[in-house]
Amino acid sequence: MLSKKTQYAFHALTYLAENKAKGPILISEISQERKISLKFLENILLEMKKAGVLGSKKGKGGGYYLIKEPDDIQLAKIIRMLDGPIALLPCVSLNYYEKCENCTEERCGLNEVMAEVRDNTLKVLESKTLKDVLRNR
Amino acid sequence: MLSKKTQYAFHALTYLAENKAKGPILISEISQERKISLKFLENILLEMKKAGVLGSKKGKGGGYYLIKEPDDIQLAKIIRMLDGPIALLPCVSLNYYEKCENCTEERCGLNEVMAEVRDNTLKVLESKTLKDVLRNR
DNA sequence: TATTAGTCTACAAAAAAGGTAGGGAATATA
DNA sequence: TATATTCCCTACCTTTTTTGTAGACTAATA
Repeated sequence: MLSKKTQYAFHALTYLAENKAKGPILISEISQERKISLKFLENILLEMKKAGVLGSKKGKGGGYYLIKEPDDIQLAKIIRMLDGPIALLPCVSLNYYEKCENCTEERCGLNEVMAEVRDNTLKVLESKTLKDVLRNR
Repeated sequence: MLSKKTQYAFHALTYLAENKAKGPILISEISQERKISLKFLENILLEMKKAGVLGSKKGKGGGYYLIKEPDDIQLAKIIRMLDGPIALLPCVSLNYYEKCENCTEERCGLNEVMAEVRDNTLKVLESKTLKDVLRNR
């Protein structure tokens, strides 16, 4: 399951995309509109800024804004940014690979199947973008 | 990611399948062979018994055994049994559906995409069975 | 009836998720 | 340059989930 963090991130991103015209958007506005705890949302937006998806501006008239076009932001990227691995096992993760403790990859028949699951998941999450989840598309 | 619990469950199930001929297998044997904490494994096996996947026998010569053929145990079933939902959002879960708090389904464009992810995942996990993850197949 | 082996309840430690506090730094504008 | 505004950063706290443990109990067998 996606964490609240990632779910909130999607809310924030769609809000930013839908209100792009208004320029930088206050954290507090997103927080109110999408009913997300202000301070928690601060962390999330900051994390996305550091990951290169958002830009920000301080002081009056400041706020957050998308730094890329919605159709240039893969859903997979958003999820990885906040939740980490998409794969079901560390040993089949492309971006967060780790050896499994209790098994060698040769012995573990699960490997192959889970890689297939991963590929099927990524087929969707890497082809779909923020644009695909907007209302007004 | 799959929890340790589910990962251990897979280890135990493959071990039981591969040693089917020996009759009931001791928890302690699985624990040693697959390097899983004994008491933790007890819980896991019990849970799978209650879910109707395993049978058990007490007393000398007792132990756990598969109650179905390996090719009759869907991977999806195993995961759901121990980890719960496979879907990425509660509102697209088939077996553990819940309304999302922060969005109505109509408004949430994520819904559609996540349902697609779910379907792609289930395509694999419901067609593959325990048999597919055995070494000696 | 002694031994073996699973069953059950409860607990506890560790990790992760979710959320909060408060001062600091940058920017705008008066 | 003073002040208000807004994001930035570090640290912390609380709750929930995960992972694992203890020990008594029940059932089967020899």
